This record gives sequence, structure tokens and C-alpha cells, in this order.
Amino acid sequence: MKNDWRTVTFFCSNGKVIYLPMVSAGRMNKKVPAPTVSLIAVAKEAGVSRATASLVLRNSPLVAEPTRARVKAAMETLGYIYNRGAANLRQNRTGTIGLVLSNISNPFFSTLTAGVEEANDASEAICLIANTADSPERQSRQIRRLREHNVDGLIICPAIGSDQKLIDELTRLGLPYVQVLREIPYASGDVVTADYALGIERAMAHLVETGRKRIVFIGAMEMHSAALARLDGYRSAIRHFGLEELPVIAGTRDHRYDEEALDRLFDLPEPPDAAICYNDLIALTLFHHLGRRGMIVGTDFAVIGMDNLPQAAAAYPPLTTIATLPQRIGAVAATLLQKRLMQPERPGERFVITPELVLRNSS
Amino acid sequence: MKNDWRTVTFFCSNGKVIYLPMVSAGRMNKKVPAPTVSLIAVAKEAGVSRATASLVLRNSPLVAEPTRARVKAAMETLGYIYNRGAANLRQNRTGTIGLVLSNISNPFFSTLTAGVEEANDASEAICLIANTADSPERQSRQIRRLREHNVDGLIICPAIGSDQKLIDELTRLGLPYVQVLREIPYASGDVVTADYALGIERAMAHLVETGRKRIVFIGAMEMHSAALARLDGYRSAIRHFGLEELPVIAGTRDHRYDEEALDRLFDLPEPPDAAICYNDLIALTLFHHLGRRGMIVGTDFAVIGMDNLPQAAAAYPPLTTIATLPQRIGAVAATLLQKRLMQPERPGERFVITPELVLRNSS
DNA sequence: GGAAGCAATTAGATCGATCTAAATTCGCCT
DNA sequence: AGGCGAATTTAGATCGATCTAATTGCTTCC
Repeated sequence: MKNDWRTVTFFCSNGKVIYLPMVSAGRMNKKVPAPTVSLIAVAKEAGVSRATASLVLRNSPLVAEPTRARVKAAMETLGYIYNRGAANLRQNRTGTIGLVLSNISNPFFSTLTAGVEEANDASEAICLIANTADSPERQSRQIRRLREHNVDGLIICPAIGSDQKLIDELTRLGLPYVQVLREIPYASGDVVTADYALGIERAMAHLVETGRKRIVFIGAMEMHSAALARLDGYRSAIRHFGLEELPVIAGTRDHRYDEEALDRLFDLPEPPDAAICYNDLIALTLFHHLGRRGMIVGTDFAVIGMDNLPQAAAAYPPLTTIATLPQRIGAVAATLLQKRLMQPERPGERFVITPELVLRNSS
Repeated sequence: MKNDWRTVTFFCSNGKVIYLPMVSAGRMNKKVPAPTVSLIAVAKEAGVSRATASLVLRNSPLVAEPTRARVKAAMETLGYIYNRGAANLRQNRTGTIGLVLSNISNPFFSTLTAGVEEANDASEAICLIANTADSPERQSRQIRRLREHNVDGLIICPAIGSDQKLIDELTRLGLPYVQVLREIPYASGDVVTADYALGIERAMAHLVETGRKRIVFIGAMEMHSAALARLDGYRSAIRHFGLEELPVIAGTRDHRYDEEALDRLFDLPEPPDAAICYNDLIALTLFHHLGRRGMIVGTDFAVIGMDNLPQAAAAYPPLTTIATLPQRIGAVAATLLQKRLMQPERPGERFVITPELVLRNSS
């Protein structure tokens, strides 16, 4: 009646003000018919103290076997549910980690997420997810939000355009982090990434072996480290094999690319005969494009993608691709973060996954 | 030294026992150089009481303007960070919701997740994700885990094989929930789903209009409600148009299907001339299959998929598909859950998204 | 018998916020 | 000057766990 407001404010990580009527909030609280059963209730039921019950919870070797049994029985009969929130307040750790990605609906990232989940399962951690949509401002907001929720650490793929400020903020907030895929230059700390350059070089070698000479790189994205590495791989292979470098075709965020620029290349006296694509989705779009031009993928023109998404194998023709193993990257990152949580002071580690060239019929 | 154990036990939702050495745990705590700055520190700095500082936090109209300014300034200078965990303990709500899906790496689910995120952004909620891998046991474990983390509610796509027990458990745990896509029969509560049957019927009508007569359904999955609805749609359309029902081709979990069974159909005197697929990934796999048989998709044989994944548009030929709008489903589910949190007692709502037929060249 | 040692248990403080109920201050009116 | 209501502010309890620093029993040993 009075106090019929409730807000989330400026200090709670964003500028919005949201009023929730107190009445509803009160209703919301009474989740269950029974009043919540806490450790106190369990202790009383078992005829021991709160402290002992707590020790049983944590499987301490300090409690005697019969006592432990009694307490466990009490928990069972009362339907006790562990309240991690209360424990967290005291312990200052929550068993949650933040997963900060540019866009979960990107299959590459969602597979990475599955890898993180897999590893989390073993370490009893749980993921809070945040979408940055590749905006550094949004990223910063999301990080503060995660910090308020007391995540123990972050697995983060820095949004395009992030710089040292990101690392500074993470340090200021005291948040341990593992960077995945992309990385801020000179940042200390853990990194898990794939050696994209090496993957591209191997793919180029394969194309050269099978007689391709005019190889174009399609779908260069904004300049984050993972994108630069791919281009580097392409260029160093071009030099290594003494080929002519063709103009790089720019990519767009929706897995397409500058079709006109590519068409101009096809009109050259010596048109390209193969393409390395920034990722599988672009490669599959390219299939479409080539089809319209009446070219047969795999014979007239070789296409190699990157990522090895499930649909690469199911495409027609099946797509040769560089597997970047997102699931493994996610799993390694999660494991590395747990390691850092255990030993905050240990020096940063770099984990580089070597991509695998998966040969199929498109090359 | 003493107490050098720390465990997560039987009562903490799973049977595993994990010992973390206390020493590391202690280290882990000192996140920042500075001691954590709490509301008490802010209050002292601003020369007011804890209570007043708290009121400022929540933008209460009760505090006088000059006081509010002083407190805000103090927060700024001290670098105060809101501790939601502490607030949650008192308020008994966390601003987190659990998202329980069978597999996040499935593009359909990851897009749905993006939709949930989108809506959460508006309501200041944040997602904890859990993978069930379509196992009811795992699902039950994950739900208990989320409950321990005090999520306010759940958005859940019941694992294949779930039954009334799931609903009972959610009720017992006092967890408000919104079911998405699949649903337990006779469960009360909110549901967001797509009218798959209607989508399939429309696609069938389109095929019939364009002269197809022998239409096969490919990729029927295990029997959850969403799968059943698709089959229902297929069968009712078959009856409605007076067509002959062909044997349904079973699907597998990795987006493939029983190829042998389909090959047998092609050897019939009257082979099929069109297919409706359980989802786009199966349809794209089918492209491959048809290619091997030397059939041209779109002329010799029509293919219609379901979901409208980005790769459907980029496929060759572009895939006609039934858009099931996962992003919207996610957003609606998240909004509905917030509504339920505000008004726990209101009757359950069903939200049915009507799929859209997206015509492209494969049909 | 008393001290020492060990195993098992516990009282009470604590984490950092919110909520209740009461106290204080202020302006204004008689 | 005193009183009243409204506007501010605050003390203290509280949420449900963990952690510290004892305390309580028992053996055992001199």
C-alpha cells in the first residue's frame, strides 16, 4: 500500500527505471504452500545445531556417521532444498560463470556454448549468457550486469571494436576471464583460440596440390584478431606458393558477401578457380551464387569453408571445410577458467586449437 | 590447513562429491585489491544510514533530492557495485530465469535463445542455461540445480519422454514455468508453441497446387507433441486432398533420416515427387541425396523444409520452407514468464505462433 | 586424579542487502 | 509557543547459509 514501488536503477548497471508494484512482488514470493525449509528446520528436526547440519551438507569428515545419517534423513523428510544464494553471500563465490558472446544464434557460438556446458557439467558450474551483438557499449553493460550477479568469472569473445579498456574494466571489477577466439592485443590472462592462419594455409596447400591457381578469399569481416589471422594465413600461403593475390571480397554480418565485387573478378581474363571462405555459411551462399552462374562446384570451381558445421556435410556437394572445433574450444575455455579460479595468480595460458582440414567433394 | 575440504554433495542436486582445497578457495575470494565496498561504506561516505543508501539504490521517492545526490556521489567515488546476491537473499527473487532446452547447439534452439535474450533485455532478467540432451533424468537434475540457484522461473522445452512427473516436480519446487514448443498433455500453465500442423497443411496445399501428387513425409522424430503435430498436419492434408499416404520416413537425432527406406520408395512404380521434411537440416540433407540420384531439386522433385534457418535461403537451390519463427517464440515465452511472475495466480495462457510458408525455388 | 589429546558439536558473528516500525525534522497554523 | 501532519531518516531484525573459536565428552597416559 505504502511502499508500492520497486526499482532497478542507474547503479544497477543500466539507466532504466522499472517500477514493480509491491503487491505483486509479495505474491510472487510465496512460491510454495509450505514455508521455505531452511537449515534451521533441518537441524531442529534432526536434533542438532545449524552448524552441524551445514557440515553434513558439505560432506565434512568432522561429523559422526550416525549424526550424518540423522541429518540426511531429516533433509529427506522435510524436502530440504539447498539455498546457494545464501551460501554464496558468505563464501563470495557462486558457481556461475558468464558467457559473453556476440550472438548466440550464430551456430558457431552456439556449438561453443555446448562445449562450455559440457565442461561445466563436470565442474558443477552453470552459465549465465549475455549477448553483446558486437557492440562494445552493450558488452560493457552486460559485463557490469554479470558482475552484479556475482559470476565467478567470464568466458568472453571480445566484441568487435573492443580494446584495452575492456581488459581494464575486467581487472577493475576483479573478474577473472578467459578470452576465446578473438583477443585483445597484449592482454595478459588466458586465451583459447584456433590457429586460423595454419588452417587456411593447409587448405591453400590442398588447393594448390589439386591444381588450383587463382584462389580468392571471400568474406573478410571487420578487423578482429580472428579475422585478421585468416587473412594472414591466406596471404602468407599466396606468397609461399608464388601465386597472384586476388582482391579480397568483403563479407557482411549476415553471412553474405560483396557479390558484385566477386562478379567483377569472374569477368577478368583470368577468373578465379577456387575460393577460401571466411566460414561455412558464406561458402554455402557461394554455392548458390556459383549455381546461378552455371558453374559446378568441385569441378569448375573449388570451394573451401571454415568451421565444419553439421550442414557442411549435408550440403550438396558436401563442403570441404576447415574444422575449427568450437565445441572443443568451449570445453577447453571452461576448464581453463576453472583452473584460473583455483589459482588466480598463475600466469596466463594460451591454448591454441589446431583446425583440421575435412576433405569433401567441393574441392 | 584444518578444514582443507569443501564439497558439493548429494543434497546439492547430484551425487558427485568434489573436494576443493580451502586454500585455493580462500585465494579465489580476494577478487580485487580493495576490500569490497558495500552499502555500509557508501552510507558512511555520504554521512547517511545504510537504510537511506538502500532507498537511493532503489530510486525511492522517499529520499530528499540533496541526500540522493550525496549518496550517488559517494557511490561514484567509491566505485560501488550492487550486490544482487545479498538483495536476492532478502527479496527471494533473483532476476534470473532458467532456460531448459534439449540442445543449445541446435540452431533452432539457439535462435530461440536469442529471442529470450531479446525480451529479457527489456525486463532486466538474465538467463541460466541448461542442456537436457533430451534425457528426462538429466532434465530433472538440471531443474534441481537451477532451483538451488533460485531462478525465478523456467522456460522449458520438455525433454523427449517427459511426463506428468515433470510438471509435478516443478510444482513441488514452486517454480513457475512456461513450456515452449513441446508440451506435457493436460499440464496447466503457460505454453508457447507453433501450430505445426497448420504450417504443414499450408505447405501441402502449395505442393498440390503446383501439381505434386505423391508427397512423402521425411524425418519423423521421437514422439513429442511438436513432432506429432507435424505428422498430424501431413496426414490430415493427405486425407483432405484425397492423396495416397506414403510410408513415413523415420528421422534420426543428427538431422539425417532412414535413407534406405526412402530409396525403397523411389523404386516403386509410382515414386514420390515431393517431400515435406521435419526440419531444414533434413531437407538440406535430402538435397544431397537427390543430387546423388541425379534428380534436380525444384523440377524433378519438390522439397519443403521447416524452420527457415538462414542457410535455407543460402542453399542451392534456395529452400522453400515453413518458418517457425523461433526468435519470436523465445521472445513471447520470456515475456509470458515475466507476466506470470507478476501474477502467479492468473490462469495459464496458450500462445500459438502461426508458421509462415516461405516460397523459394526448391518447390 | 589431573593433564593432554582427540573427536564431535555448537554458539554467535558474519556476508550485504531489504523491510518494518519508529524516530526525527520540518513547515505551517493557531 | 505548541501542535499536527507530512516528509525524511534510521535502528535493528531478517534472509539462510558459512566460518571462527570455542565447548563438550571421552580416552589415554603419567
